[in-house]
Amino acid sequence: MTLKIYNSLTKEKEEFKPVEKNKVKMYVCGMTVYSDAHIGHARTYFAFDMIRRYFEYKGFEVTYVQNITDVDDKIIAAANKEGIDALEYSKRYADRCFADLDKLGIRRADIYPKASETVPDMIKLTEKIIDNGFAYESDGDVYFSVEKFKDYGKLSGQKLDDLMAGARIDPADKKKNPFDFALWKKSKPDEPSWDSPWGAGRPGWHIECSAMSSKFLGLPFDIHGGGMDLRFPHHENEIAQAEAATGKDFAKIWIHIGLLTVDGDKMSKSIGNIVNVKDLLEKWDSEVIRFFFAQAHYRSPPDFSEKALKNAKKGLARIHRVKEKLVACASRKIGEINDKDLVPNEKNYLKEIVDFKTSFVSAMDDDFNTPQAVSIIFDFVNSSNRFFEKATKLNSYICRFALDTLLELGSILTLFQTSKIKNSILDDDLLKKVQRIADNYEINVKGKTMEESIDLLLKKREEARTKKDWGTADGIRNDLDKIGFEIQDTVDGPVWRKK
RNA sequence: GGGCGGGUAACAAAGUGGCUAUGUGGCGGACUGCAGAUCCGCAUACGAGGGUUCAAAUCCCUCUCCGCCCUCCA
Repeated sequence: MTLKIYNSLTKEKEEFKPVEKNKVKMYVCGMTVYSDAHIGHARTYFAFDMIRRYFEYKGFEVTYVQNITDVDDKIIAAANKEGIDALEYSKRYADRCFADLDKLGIRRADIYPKASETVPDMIKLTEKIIDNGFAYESDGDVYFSVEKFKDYGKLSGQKLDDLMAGARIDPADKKKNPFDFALWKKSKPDEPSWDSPWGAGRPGWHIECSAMSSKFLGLPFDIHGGGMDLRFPHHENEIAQAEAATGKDFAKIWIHIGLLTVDGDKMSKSIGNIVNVKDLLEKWDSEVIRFFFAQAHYRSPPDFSEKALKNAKKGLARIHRVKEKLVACASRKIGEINDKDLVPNEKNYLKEIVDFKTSFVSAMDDDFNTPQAVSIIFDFVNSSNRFFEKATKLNSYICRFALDTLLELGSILTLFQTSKIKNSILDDDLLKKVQRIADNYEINVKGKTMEESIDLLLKKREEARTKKDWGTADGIRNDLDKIGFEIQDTVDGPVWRKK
């Protein structure tokens, strides 16, 4: 089983061959921290988290570097407006963004270099580029000369001549070619600045990624990624800088994530449709959001909408119901059994589980095809339900095996993560609601836990049902449903789950 | 103008030469006091036109429509 990845550089799916055996070195362009994390950030970083997890699943040792752009025009402008230091301002938003992404259940990268702390490396890299004849100084600025780098455009497929034809760039006085870009910018008043061989100033945006990736990963490294929007000019420029400075190949594989739209529109400040992660988490469980992401391929542009999340939530509930059935069945104590003791239903189910795992892995091996992988999870769900439907007795060994497989595959898609941050305020609130319902039905639940209280309510409901008191029975069910508990009557009696 | 990627059933979204994708929704049936869950069955597809092939949603050509990038952007 070999892993194939679509490489934006070659525009082909390629078999993954690590630079260093059993290791994966990946660099992903991170956030410019001047406002809260939005759903687009979440989508991109979810995709790379999933990619990293899958590499780990395949047994690779992954080093994942993601930069933090904490010095930039927008940050400086916003900080000046508030009258505070730019770095203080960006620190604040970096903390907020990471807190939001943490809550979303996206694992952090291994290293988060900050632009402001990597300036000496950027200066060194810029000097090398000048020494190698690919850049020039112009009145305190330093520009990269795109004409000198013959491979310029190899990532985006753009030719310099074609770019010229469609150019809508003002002929910049300091540049030799309008597509030359700044490696170093002369400082202006009220800006953070650093000393350099070209006087006080600050680095250009593109140079930070070239400097940080080569500093922490070495050249060449395996994977460089980011949003689709960064392909040109940002990534094109990164390649030019790194290769001009070192003469080595930069990144082997380029991965670009399709940009998310909101209700069919591009997400932008001008439309005013930016969806913040923080706001989203008030209404939706993080797992629902992640599952929504997993249902679209990373290279496709998913369309975010309430409807799409509702859809994801319903599908996810199906998966959880099966998981809970398996947990219940697996926890029954039954000894080991011999293969010959299995009935056809059980044998068939075991075989299907093994097949699902194989299909799941080959879906993921094919350029991280999570939508297909999700469909296999649903095949698993359907098969499990059929198994339970036909089973005359339940075998805990089989359920354990099925459960382990489901948890293993699910974890690759970030499913079934137990929330580390227990929300005690919400839990207390829910217990009070349950207690209030119990009071209405004259059940004393003083000092009882939520689970015990619900069980008592369901016991009361069963009593009502035997008396054919449908009013009380349906009342209890509806009241619990309203506060978020799903009640189902089964042959084994009533069961409940949190929706 | 140049570059990149698309158009699949009601919606979302995989597949990419022959085999039911999948989810949500719809219809019918089973189960149930009812509901829900679950199972069984059904319907609705591959933008248009040509071509290659025994066979095309899938390969080739032409056309058409849409999105994104070329300015900061995940």
